[in-house]
Amino acid sequence: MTTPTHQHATILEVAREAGASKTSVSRYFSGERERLSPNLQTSIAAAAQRLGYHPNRMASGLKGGRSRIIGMLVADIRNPFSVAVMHGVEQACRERGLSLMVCNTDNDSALEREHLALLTSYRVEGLVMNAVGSLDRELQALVEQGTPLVLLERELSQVEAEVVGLDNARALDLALDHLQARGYGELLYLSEPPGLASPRQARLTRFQQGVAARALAGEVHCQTLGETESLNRAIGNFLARPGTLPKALLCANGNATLAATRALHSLGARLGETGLLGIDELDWCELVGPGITTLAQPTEAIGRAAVECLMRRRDTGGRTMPARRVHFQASLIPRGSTCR
Amino acid sequence: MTTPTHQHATILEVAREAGASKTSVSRYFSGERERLSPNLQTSIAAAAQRLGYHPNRMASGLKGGRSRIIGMLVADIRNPFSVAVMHGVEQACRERGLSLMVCNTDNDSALEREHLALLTSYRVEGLVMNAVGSLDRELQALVEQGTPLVLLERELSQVEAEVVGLDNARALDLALDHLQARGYGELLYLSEPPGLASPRQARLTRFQQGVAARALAGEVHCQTLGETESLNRAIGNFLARPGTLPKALLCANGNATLAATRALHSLGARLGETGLLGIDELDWCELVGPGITTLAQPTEAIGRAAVECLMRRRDTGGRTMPARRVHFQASLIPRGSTCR
DNA sequence: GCCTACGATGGGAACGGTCCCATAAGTAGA
DNA sequence: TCTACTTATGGGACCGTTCCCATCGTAGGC
Repeated sequence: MTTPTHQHATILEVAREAGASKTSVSRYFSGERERLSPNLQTSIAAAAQRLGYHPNRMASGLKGGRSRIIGMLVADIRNPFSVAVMHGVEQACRERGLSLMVCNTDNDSALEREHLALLTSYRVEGLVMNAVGSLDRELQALVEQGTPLVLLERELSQVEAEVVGLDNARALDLALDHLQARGYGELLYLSEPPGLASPRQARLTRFQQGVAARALAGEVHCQTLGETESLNRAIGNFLARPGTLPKALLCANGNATLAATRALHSLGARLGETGLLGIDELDWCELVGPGITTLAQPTEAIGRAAVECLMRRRDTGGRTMPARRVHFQASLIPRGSTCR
Repeated sequence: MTTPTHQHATILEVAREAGASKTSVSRYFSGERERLSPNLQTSIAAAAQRLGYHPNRMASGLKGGRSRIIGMLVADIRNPFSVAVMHGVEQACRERGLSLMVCNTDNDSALEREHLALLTSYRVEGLVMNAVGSLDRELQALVEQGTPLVLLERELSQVEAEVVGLDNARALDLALDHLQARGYGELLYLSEPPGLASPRQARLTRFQQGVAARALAGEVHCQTLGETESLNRAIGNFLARPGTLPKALLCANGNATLAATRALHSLGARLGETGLLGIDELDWCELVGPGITTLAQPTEAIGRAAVECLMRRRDTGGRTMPARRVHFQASLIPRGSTCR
């Protein structure tokens, strides 16, 4: 019945309404307000108010070459850790007047490629991602075009970009020291398959080194976490094996902790008697049984740091800086699951 | 050292490289590929490949008036329920070749206004939101401008838009029937302050009606969930009160369930003996004590439905359709927390 | 064999901003 | 009083697309 009453007002209409030039209106809305006389300012403000004017970001992004958008490629949006980091990224963006465009790749490499192309097509001014697949070529092209890139956690050998993430070696040392101090002597490290994801690789490696250095017995079990039965079997075998020392599970991330807790639950194991320590703090860790000991990551800070890197790189103009790694320290939250 | 090798290629450069006109290249990239002769198609494809061309969405959004972006305003990005819905929205968008721009309002009404203006300035082709504050005026303006709007859960009386969400009345009936069948006779309903959020209001009202209809004893406690001590006190009082019938807590959403579980945990209450039923299913509900009984919402479906409404409304051109409400049914997942 | 129609292609004017440059008026210095 | 410089404002080209409107063959109908 009713058609849209009026379209969006343009800068020209505001200019006419205010009796000013479009240049002045443009200035008013792009942070050069103080260059205008007070009179002009008020009449522009009034005109814009009357017409319900909102600057068209598509247009300004086009001419100015600045979209004011930061892109973020998240491997798994349903992982609370990712969401927490994203929250930090978002806040940092907001403080700088940037918008965030988030794409979820669902750990799918094809989807990742697709979404990367999408973000590129919006000419994002920076990209934060935790890489899934092997997009080295595309990413390198992006970097060479001058788009700042920050990798969360997972690094890609081929691409020149900053990496922001946990100090995995120290984190694993912390975990192993704690388990050893609590008297656990046989450890099972549980992780998703490391594949190309470098933090998984880094943690795994350090686990193996650390176990050897401390003269502990350490095993590793990697699998896709969806397959419940095979996980139950693996953990069951580990627990059933004759051994003199107390046993503990060490989980490489939040998903692994969830899967391990479920498995222990269904096997009827008692937390504490069987040790459990997870990397990533989750809402519910304090609530399950005697509580689950975790290594908390400073998620918010990681997100903010990512944006800071982006901005620094943008301001120094592209590739002038060497790629760096920004490390954050995990903090141990001891609970009953590592207390016999 | 090295400056960006080359900027983004434009349609004109591709055209030159392919020996075609920019119109043809434009057609190639905007779904009119079949209008071009096979020869031209291959040479354009080759040229674009060589130059690493990606269409500039800013420019096409400008001229065509279609940004191909759907905006989403989420009240609390750290709520797993919101994330799950968002995942559904995202998938539905992707299937239709739309991008999603998500803004988190952190339950802050000022931030919500700000982000709404932002999304408007990108000329989003549709908006999905769960409203926090009272943006009725702004939203009404948006709708009149022809932007399709879908509200998640919370409805706004003043604005003509579809609402997608849970059938709250049925959900509460389901919960109350279950609690009654399990023998709980004194109930405490726990919620964040309803304020303007209509689903909170709807659930609360139905709780009160339902309790009366079933001749149960029902109390309501509303508070901001961050304040732990006052929550503990309220729940402690409820449990300490002399009474003949078993007592149970009914939590209005996932956040309330988390807060209640923490409170019960710190009060040393035994789940089951004290009943606990939460709306929203969470990863960890099966793991805490004997498991927490929940009402699961079909999150994915809700998200997809929101996008469907958006598209339907867009295709019928603005306001031609009356505002509707799309209801989804919750499903009960019985666990030990409602078993004495 | 001419006219029409249609399919394939290209030229060029928007779209709504930004930003370079020009202009005009005032102000200070000599 | 004249020049030099600053400040407040406006004109207009341009950003990379889309899309309307040619243009140009060529095939079919008469």
